[in-house]
Amino acid sequence: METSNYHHGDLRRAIIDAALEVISESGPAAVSLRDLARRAGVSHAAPAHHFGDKAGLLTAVATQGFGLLGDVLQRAAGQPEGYLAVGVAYVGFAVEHRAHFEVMFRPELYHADDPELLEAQASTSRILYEGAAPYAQDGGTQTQDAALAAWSLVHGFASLWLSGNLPADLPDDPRDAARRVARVLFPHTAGDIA
Amino acid sequence: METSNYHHGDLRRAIIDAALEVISESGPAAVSLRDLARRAGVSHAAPAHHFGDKAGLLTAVATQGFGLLGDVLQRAAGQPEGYLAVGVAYVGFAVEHRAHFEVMFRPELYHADDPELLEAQASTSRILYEGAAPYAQDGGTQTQDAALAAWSLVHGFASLWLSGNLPADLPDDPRDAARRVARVLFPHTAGDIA
DNA sequence: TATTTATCTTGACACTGACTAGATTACTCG
DNA sequence: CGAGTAATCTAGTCAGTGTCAAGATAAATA
Repeated sequence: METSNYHHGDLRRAIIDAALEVISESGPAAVSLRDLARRAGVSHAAPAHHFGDKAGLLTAVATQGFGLLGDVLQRAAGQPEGYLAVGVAYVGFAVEHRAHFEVMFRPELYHADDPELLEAQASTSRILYEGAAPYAQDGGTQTQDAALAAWSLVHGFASLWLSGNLPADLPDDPRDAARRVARVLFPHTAGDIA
Repeated sequence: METSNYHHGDLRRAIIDAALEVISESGPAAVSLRDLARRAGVSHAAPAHHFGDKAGLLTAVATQGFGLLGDVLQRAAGQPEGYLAVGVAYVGFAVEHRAHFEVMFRPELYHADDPELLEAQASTSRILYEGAAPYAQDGGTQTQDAALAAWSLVHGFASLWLSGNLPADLPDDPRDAARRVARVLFPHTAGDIA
């Protein structure tokens, strides 16, 4: 840290962390490779060596994000509340890892065909789909429709929350607000299924 | 059009239209005032005179978008399908006016405190809220929760559709896909209420 | 017609992402 | 241990960007 300045040691991680900080404060559009380099105390072209590209950096952010989201959802799936907990966790992730979330669903910002990213993406959406199965039989709705409805609902709620378009008289904790709204979709959910 | 080059005549509209074209193809991040000026056959600083700012241009786009969305939803609210039609129309708007939609819910891109914009915003969300009232009584859910659930669902579905995160085996027409998914939320909707 | 106003141009500045060539350090393998 | 290779970072450059200031031109007004 205080010895040679040439080899940073952990520049890749440092750049990603700095990027997350910038995105949290000002959105993905405010990310500048040169600024991140400055924050890490390296030359302006150093980040490009690790990510190739500005889009490459955001690809790394998105991949990390899908991995994190997968972990969060997996953990929630084992809770007594069942699928409702997954939905609430989805919103919780969006708010707590806002920077990741804001990049993940903006494919024009990164290299959407990156293999690592595709794998992380597929792995997390699998959790969404599998969890919805038990709730689909009643009412005659297809499993896929139920999963899509649930995903759409929590994704939309999270997006609207982050963009500040929701009314101000909601619960302070977005998880509580999300739980109330998600119950409209699955009113018969109290922990008795799954 | 072929006479004097100095006064364009309708530059403001020309710039907005060009911006919408660019956004449709490459997203809001790809918008460059200088490029828009080039497309309109005008000097590089001309757009700034009409919008003050790049954010000012996007403010105009967002305001126009909220106005359009309001019209679309208002029209749908009068249809026999009732609130379901409103939800489907919301998704239809997002797909047909993709450029507007992608700017509208990204407040960091524009001047979110612009009075005109705030008015258009409030006016359209009012339609969303009023339409939900008839569907809230049964099941004991609050009116607000029902409205938020519906809005979240269609907004999330539209966002996921636009970002290409939905499975490939859905109906080609996003309206049909949206209708199927929205029915999960209001299964007892066939045109008999409202 | 004279003057005021809106519109547009020109030129400049600091900033950005990307590319190149080169310097420095770490790693590997004899 | 030491030479050679690879990884990492620097320095310089280029075209392109948003924004600002000052001036030119045309339209509207009175």
